[in-house]
Order: sequence, then C-alpha cells, then structure tokens
Amino acid sequence: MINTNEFMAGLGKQVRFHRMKAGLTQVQLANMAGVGKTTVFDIEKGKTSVQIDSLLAVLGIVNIDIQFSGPLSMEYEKLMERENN
Amino acid sequence: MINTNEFMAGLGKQVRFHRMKAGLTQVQLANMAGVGKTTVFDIEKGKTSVQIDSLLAVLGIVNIDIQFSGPLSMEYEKLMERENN
DNA sequence: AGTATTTTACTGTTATGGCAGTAATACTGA
DNA sequence: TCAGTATTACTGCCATAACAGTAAAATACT
Repeated sequence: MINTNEFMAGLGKQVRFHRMKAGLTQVQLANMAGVGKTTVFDIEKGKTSVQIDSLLAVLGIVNIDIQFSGPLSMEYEKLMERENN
Repeated sequence: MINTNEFMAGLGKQVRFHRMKAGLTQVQLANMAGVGKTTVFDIEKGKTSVQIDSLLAVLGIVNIDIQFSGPLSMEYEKLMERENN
C-alpha cells in the first residue's frame, strides 16, 4: 500500500531537484505550467491534496514521467487491442 | 508532454477493470478507500481535477502502482545516498 | 420478462484547494 | 557586508472538489 505522504514528499523533492537543474525559479515554473506559485511551492513541500491536473502540468515542464501499472494491466491492454481490430 | 485528459482517461479505465476483476462495486471500493462514491465514479470517468490523495487511496485498494521518473532521478538518488552516509 | 443491483447523473451543502498579494526570512553573488 | 533574488509563510477571496442523497438509466440475474 502506497504511503501518500511519503510518495508526495519524494515526488516534491524530485520536482525541486529537476527544477533547479533546469535553472528555473518556482515562479517561472509556475508560469510555464500554468499554475500559481503557491501550487509549485506546495508540491515541492509534499502537500498531498494537490489536484492531478496541476501536478501533471508541473511534472510535464520539468520532464518527469508518471506511469501506473497493476497486476491486470497487460491483460487489459491485450483486451483493448482485440477490440480495436 | 503528457496529455492530462488521456492520462486520466486511461487510468480511469484501468481502475474500473481492476475493480471489476476484484468483484467490487464502486460503492464498496469507495468505502474501502475512504472516499465518496462520487469520487470513484469521477476517477473512472477520467476527471482531471481529482486530488492526489483521493486517487492514491483508490489505486492502493485495486493494487495499481504509480511511479515517476525524470532524466535526473538517478543522479538525485545517488546524491541522497551519499548524504545519508 | 421481471426484479434486484449497479451505474450514471444531478443537486445542494460544506470544506478546502488554488490563487495573488504581501512580508519576512534565507540565499547568492558582487 | 550589502543588495538583489528566491523561498517560505501567511492572508483573504473565490471557485470548486468531495460528499451524501436521490432518482433515472443501464446492467445482471433468475
């Protein structure tokens, strides 16, 4: 089971690391992502209640990829392929 | 760049697939995840403005894993390791 | 077909996330 | 040290996510 606090804390640190390597300030990143500076600050701080769209917008700018996979994902994909033929 | 709509739509379908395979109704999943039934419905429908904590709670129940990785993730990890020694 | 269950959709309420503005603190470089 | 920049923290407002309740539509079951 995923610990939301840990997950977001880790993600926040990665965002900060990538942002700084890119030479961006929080405000610059916020503007590029189309969110408020407070949101970037909150994400880096590990806030757990940010909205997905805000987070994905920020992650997109700093080039962090998000992936999901469950035990039945492969089965699902194959099923979808079949449907599209 | 990630398309938020597509991402959430895909994730929603995976959630639904996993939930049904687990033999759970939306209401049951909602109760187990500690969120409202509307939230589960919204996630499966691909709503892009749900909050991370709600989403992670639901994903945890249906055993879907979320991972993130950026071009500098490895570098960051190594840096952290060094700090902890 | 008929019934029970589930899902979808809508509503009104409540709680809070997102936001800009601001100010104080911390950091960086000359 | 001093000045400029960035981050952190706080405030108040607004928009809306989360929620339960309800009802209709869709699905499943016998």
